[in-house]
Amino acid sequence: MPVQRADARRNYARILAVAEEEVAAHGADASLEQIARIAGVGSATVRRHFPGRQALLQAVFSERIEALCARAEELAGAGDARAALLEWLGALTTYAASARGLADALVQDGMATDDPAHVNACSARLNGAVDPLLRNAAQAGAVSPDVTVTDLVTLVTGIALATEHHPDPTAEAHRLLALTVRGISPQG
Amino acid sequence: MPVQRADARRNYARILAVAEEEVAAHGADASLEQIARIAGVGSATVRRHFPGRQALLQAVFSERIEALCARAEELAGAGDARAALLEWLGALTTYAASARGLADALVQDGMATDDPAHVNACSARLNGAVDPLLRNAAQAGAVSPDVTVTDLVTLVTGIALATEHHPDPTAEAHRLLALTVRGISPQG
DNA sequence: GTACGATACGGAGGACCCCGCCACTTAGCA
DNA sequence: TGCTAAGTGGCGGGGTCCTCCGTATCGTAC
Repeated sequence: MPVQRADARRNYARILAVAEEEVAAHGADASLEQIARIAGVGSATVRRHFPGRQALLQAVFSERIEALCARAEELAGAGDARAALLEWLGALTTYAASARGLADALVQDGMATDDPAHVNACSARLNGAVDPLLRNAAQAGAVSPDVTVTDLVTLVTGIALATEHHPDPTAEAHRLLALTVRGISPQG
Repeated sequence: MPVQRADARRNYARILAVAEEEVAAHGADASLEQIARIAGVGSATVRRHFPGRQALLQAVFSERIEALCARAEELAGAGDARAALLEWLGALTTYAASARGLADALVQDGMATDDPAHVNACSARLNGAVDPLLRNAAQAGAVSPDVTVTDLVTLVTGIALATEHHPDPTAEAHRLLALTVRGISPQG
């Protein structure tokens, strides 16, 4: 396969741009037909570039994921390992709660599976970037060593999903994150 | 409005029975048409008895909810307030993780909203039954006083949603519940 | 500059779903 | 036994997802 044809690349970009707006407006279950209509392409073309809604969401949110990875790498060098981790978790929560659909995208995506073969690029990228941050925190004794990046992402994702219908999802999500960080009932 | 007619009650029961199986098999987004077909009634009849998927899910899970309420009341008299609360949370997690769709039913349902007018019978019932348990635990100093039943249900619900696609959802959900109970990073 | 082959496109059509409408059946009372 | 209103179910409309296939277009080789 040489390269993509020029018109194909153009359409890809158009679809992606429209998809971003649509997903932002209507969440993860935005209509693919609608996206095709707005982008001025046939519905088959959307499907050709993004086989399944999953692939589309992944593409839409890859930038945000990238931003989160960058933030993680930036924070990995910070002095206070615990504070750094918490700050990153806060950032993740903000993203997951505000960007309707990001949480779904992460969940359905092997984020919650152990099977390494099914972990897609998105999750793998996150894991790689955040792991140092987490290890630092573990070494500092701030978190248990058996906590994984996937655990954290799954928890935040769950919080985002469960607060989606709240009047103020972001605030509520952060409240529950704080509760999760300090523990419902720590002693024991 | 005297009472329901006998045939109507029969159909109600049939539909509910079928719905339980279908939801168990296909999750919260089981097809209402399919349920109607299996139950041998028209799709309009399903919608007449249960206006919207929400109502159906609520009815389907009301028994489970009731069981959870009973368990809560039973545990409220137990000696160790903290252990009682944790046990109940475990039971809730098991239900939410195993019964595909229960989590969705709870979430979409005002469980995550503050508006008291929109809190339906299901959530209200849970709140009422579990609150004593939580107060006991709070008085024993096991949980912060500002934690609400809704908070707990929302967290567990979120965990269930986020682990839905895991190979072993129940086990994973309990793992993450344990993590949430003791806190990701308690000190600080 | 043209002609050709692979690549990409988009519309048509099938399957499914949710929803509202309305003529018809039937249960329950008098 | 007959009447009436509650209850039913099928039909059509609008929507989505998905696949297939004839066709337009790009990129290239000549």
